[in-house]
Amino acid sequence: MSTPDLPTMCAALGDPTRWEILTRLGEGAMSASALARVLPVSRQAIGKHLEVLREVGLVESQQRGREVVYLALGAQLGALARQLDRIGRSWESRLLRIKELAERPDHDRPSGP
Amino acid sequence: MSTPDLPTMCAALGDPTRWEILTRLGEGAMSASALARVLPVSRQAIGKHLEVLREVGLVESQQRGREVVYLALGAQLGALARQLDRIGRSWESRLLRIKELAERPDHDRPSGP
DNA sequence: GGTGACTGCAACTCATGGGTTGCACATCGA
DNA sequence: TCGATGTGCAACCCATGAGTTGCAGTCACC
Repeated sequence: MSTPDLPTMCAALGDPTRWEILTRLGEGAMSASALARVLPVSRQAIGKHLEVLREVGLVESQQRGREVVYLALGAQLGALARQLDRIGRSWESRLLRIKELAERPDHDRPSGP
Repeated sequence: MSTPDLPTMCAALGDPTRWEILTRLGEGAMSASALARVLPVSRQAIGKHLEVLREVGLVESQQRGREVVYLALGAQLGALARQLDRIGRSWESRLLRIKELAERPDHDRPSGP
């Protein structure tokens, strides 16, 4: 499947309705019709959202009898979390270096790392 | 400011141009004009993106001389990462429970290994 | 003091995406 | 077998957002 890139992944998570869907699917597998019964949008809209979520690996579909049920997968979310954490830390550490440099008492500038 | 909700935060991160901007600002503080010089979009477009990023706490602005420079903040990104990780883990653990339950052999359900 | 560079605001275009309705087809159950 | 339920596909509406151009106001610097 290969992990989708960060913007795509985040865009998939950038819609409130999709979070509603994900929250329900995190509690238990459901079909598109079942979701449409509890959410204030049509089954077709749900279907489109599920397709988006499936493309980025956040949900998985299973044929169960005549209906197709979906369930939320935590793996991709965990992978995304790790990426974001790594990036955030790098920004923070850079910020810290800048601050240290700025607060250094006086002259004494090292000519290079 | 208080942390914005998940969909809003993810939506802010759901645009490729904004990631371009964030990447640059992660390497060093820059002004909107400076960003517009290295990215293939106008300064005004950059400005809008920066406003979005500022609203969710991903960048910070500083008046530096006559220009306004922006820099990337890792704190919000880290907070988001922790939230996503927590949610992902809960989904995973639930999935594991379901699987265990399904594989339990003691019911008269001969679902083979 | 004039000139160039940076910022801020406003109006506008245009594509994308979220949502809808409608219909055709499959499948389960009484 | 027939009705009810679930899915798939297509066309369509429309609001939002990404991007643009244009102009006015400031500030630094020669």
